[in-house]
Amino acid sequence: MSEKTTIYDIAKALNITAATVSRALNNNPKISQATKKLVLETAAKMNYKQNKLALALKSGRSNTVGVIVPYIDRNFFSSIIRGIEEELYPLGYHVIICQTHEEEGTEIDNINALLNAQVDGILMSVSKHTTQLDHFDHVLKKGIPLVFFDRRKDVKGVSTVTIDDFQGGYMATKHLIQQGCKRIAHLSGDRSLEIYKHRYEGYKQALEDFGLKFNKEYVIQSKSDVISGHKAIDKFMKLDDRPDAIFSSSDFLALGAIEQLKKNGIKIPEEFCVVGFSNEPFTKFMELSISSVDQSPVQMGNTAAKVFLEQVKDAKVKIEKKVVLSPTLKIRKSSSRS
Amino acid sequence: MSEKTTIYDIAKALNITAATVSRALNNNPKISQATKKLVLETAAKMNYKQNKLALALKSGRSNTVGVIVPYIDRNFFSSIIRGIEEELYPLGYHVIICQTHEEEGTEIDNINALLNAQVDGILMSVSKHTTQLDHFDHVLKKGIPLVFFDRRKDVKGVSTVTIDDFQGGYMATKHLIQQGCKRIAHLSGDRSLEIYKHRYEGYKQALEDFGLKFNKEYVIQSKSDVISGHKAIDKFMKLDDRPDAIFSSSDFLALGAIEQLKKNGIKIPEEFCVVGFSNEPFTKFMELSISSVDQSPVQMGNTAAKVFLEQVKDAKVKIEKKVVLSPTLKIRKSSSRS
DNA sequence: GTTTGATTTGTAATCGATTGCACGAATCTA
DNA sequence: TAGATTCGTGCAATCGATTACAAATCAAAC
Repeated sequence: MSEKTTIYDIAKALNITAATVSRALNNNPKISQATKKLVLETAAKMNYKQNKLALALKSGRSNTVGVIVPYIDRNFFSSIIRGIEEELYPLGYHVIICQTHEEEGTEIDNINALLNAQVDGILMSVSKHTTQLDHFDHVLKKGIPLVFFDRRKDVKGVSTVTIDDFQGGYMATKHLIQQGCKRIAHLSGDRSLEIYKHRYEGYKQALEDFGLKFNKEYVIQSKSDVISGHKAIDKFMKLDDRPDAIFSSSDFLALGAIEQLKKNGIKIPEEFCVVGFSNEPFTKFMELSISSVDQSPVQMGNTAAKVFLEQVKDAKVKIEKKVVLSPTLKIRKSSSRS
Repeated sequence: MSEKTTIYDIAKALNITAATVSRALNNNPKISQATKKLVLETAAKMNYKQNKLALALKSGRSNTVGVIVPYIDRNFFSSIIRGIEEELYPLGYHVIICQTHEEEGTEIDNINALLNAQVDGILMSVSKHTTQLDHFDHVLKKGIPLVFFDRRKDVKGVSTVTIDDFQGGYMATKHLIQQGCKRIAHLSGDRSLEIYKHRYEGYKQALEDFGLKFNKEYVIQSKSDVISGHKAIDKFMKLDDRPDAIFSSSDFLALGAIEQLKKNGIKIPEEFCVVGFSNEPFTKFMELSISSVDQSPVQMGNTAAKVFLEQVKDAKVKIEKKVVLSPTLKIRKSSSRS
């Protein structure tokens, strides 16, 4: 049933050598037109398909890249993967997917598995709980390009594609200020992660630049889910000087905040403005649509793929590229007073 | 720099044969404990990593499966992939992702590319515009398991994992009837696709079972996006006998419908109930949350993976398995009158 | 001291494709 | 027509691992 045709089968059929068949198929100039034509025809007739595994073993290149993300069903990450896939597929690359579930151990496993699978490169978003860096060095030591996207670590020799989280935080905060908000709070994620730290710093900088004073009580660090958004508002409500706006580093926190604000009878955006981060699909579908900072994940995927391609092209020149994409602020109802 | 260690390197270091090394690493009982220990230690010392490519070429099994979906950044599909990945990864399989963009040509390309890559199986959701079936036969002829999930075609030898779309349509419609709705409309996708046809049929059956008469004017077939939802409502508004509920075969259509209903000043769910399909993440985040039929995509992925595993296990027994999962109705505000 | 038998290791083919080198034939030069 | 080129193919090694079969080693038994 599994009638795999190899070049040897073709060779036998034509009473020539596999070497000749191989050369003919690869359009080697040393082969006569006659045999070339013959080989191509017989190959088609016998339904020959090149065995990429054999090729990969011989050439040392598998034409496969590994992509590691925390969860692939998170829109942000699946969009990045889409971007990567679309950039690499036309060049004959395949994309292998791995999930870390935000666990360092799994991340290390994934990397080892991908190395065993002889991938030509690894593109990844570092897990939240990763502290070691040894496994990254293993990759580099084997001469395999490594590209971080979104979540990065400082590792020499690794190219990164990130968005300017500082700018994102700054833009969002500035926008809130321009809407007339005076007491702008910030819901932050774990700031041991660079992305959250930078968003926070952008927020602070905007406050400073526009003469608003920073209030420690206005900053809450929590998980990025709806419930934490509720809790954050509950805390804010207890303050004497309540905030009148939130820049949230997560759309889910923003959503939770909005729900709880409504429960408290607070009118959005009239009395309170909210801006989220990530531009999750749901933010634009809400009746009270949520302003959010878009990270253009597909483009990030494209870029990560391109960076990888540059690295394989000039394998000798070890370039360590740092691409920083600019975020876009999507202004929606939750922060539109005009 | 790329200091790849092979079993030959280990063999040389220990002055033995690669065959012995191989056996030792595979814990072959014919190897003495002494050499086993020696080999394992040296392997660890030399940082040996098995080359899966060589293994794959030799064994004919790549421990890789291909997954083909229309778009990976659609929540439904990325969730399925998550389910597949999580089931197969612990068994040492890798998942290669391909997107068809709903185009038949791309689908064929993908399949060929995956066959060339010597995948051990292909799990896929058929593209909307696929009419030919030849490329599926190619896969089967090579003896490679093929599993359809969600979108299927009638191909002998292919196992399928689907949800009971009929039941989904039936449940949703029945629920609307029980909420007291009398004139239930249906927004449908292209019914040349089985899934939409079955949802439609479930809808009709429920009407019949509960003594409501089917009204052709209440059924609109369109694309699955928000705008089409608007248009559908515009049409319904022109009817003398307007519907008082919608079962939509898409959440996006449902959302569009709700938006337009509100624009017409119609109160949901008091005057009009809506149920969507797919349980897209946004449906539960809306302030007016949307009832929807959940397809449990992760479980669908798990199941598809398991079906594949059964097929590889009993390669000789060609079982054509048809698994039909039951959908769940998520009742939310858009249809909760009680 | 040989035979027997078990135990351990080596030899060499194999998976499918590529490629440097060599060889034979055809063509050309003088 | 001998000698030099060119052209087209074949030979055989290689990528890294597995494995049937053969061979070597050693110990115990007679």
